[in-house]
Amino acid sequence: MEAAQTDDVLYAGELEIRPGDGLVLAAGRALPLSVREFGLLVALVRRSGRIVSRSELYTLVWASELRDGDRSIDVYVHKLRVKLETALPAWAFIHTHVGFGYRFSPEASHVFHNSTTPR
Amino acid sequence: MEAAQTDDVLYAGELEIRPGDGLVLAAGRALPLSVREFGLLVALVRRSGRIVSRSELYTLVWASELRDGDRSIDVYVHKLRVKLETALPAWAFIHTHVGFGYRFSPEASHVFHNSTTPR
DNA sequence: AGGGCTCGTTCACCGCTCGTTCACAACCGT
DNA sequence: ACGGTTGTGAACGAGCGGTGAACGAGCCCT
Repeated sequence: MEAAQTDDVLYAGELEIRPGDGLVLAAGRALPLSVREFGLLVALVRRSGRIVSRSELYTLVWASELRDGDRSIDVYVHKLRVKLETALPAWAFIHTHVGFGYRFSPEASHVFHNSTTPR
Repeated sequence: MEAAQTDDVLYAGELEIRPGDGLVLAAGRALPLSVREFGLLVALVRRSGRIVSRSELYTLVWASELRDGDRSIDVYVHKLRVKLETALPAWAFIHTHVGFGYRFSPEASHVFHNSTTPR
């Protein structure tokens, strides 16, 4: 993997990531991630703003060739999204580019549900 | 295709295009394009200012011979125009040259709608 | 050792996007 | 006005990506 990039700290909106420590803070609170989730997040954040192909992500995080038909990346992007969305509902971080890959970029999510008041 | 021209960056007015990443920024914001749309845009921009025939565009983007009666190019030019116009209403990028093909060139569009006030 | 976790992987299902084609309207040059 | 060219909306099938669930391997605890 690539986490061995010493102990810099990455910031992205309300997120703070410490690759060296395997630690993610969301708005100051620790966000528990599994090894794969963490690796994927770091890989994406290190390439913020750019589109990263599944194949590249797999190489970076899984350290091997993406076999075709393998959906691991999709599944883990989903898991990451759920956790990030739970921690920071007002932000969208991981964006899909159909046919290309995923792009990390903190953007305000278009949420204006009053749904929490179902009458 | 030709996108494999490494990681140069193309600029055209408010547009920034990264052929290597499959990414287009319109006034700084990511503009999501399909694979075909993206390929077509890159091909046109790489030939900015010149008229490009449908046949040449097809060869560049679809990597095969344009069969006659095939309207794919027209359809995709339209899709591209819609997306570009939505993102940057003040600019016209793709110009038709009847009988010859299309020409890419960022030009101010003549827009002066007050339409948003339908009374 | 056994039971209850979490984790990573895989599968199945399904909605949605993409690329292609068609039909018709609008437009162009002559 | 005419024939050819281009614009545009819609329909279609194929494939991509989102998502819930099942499964087995490793862990920790007692």
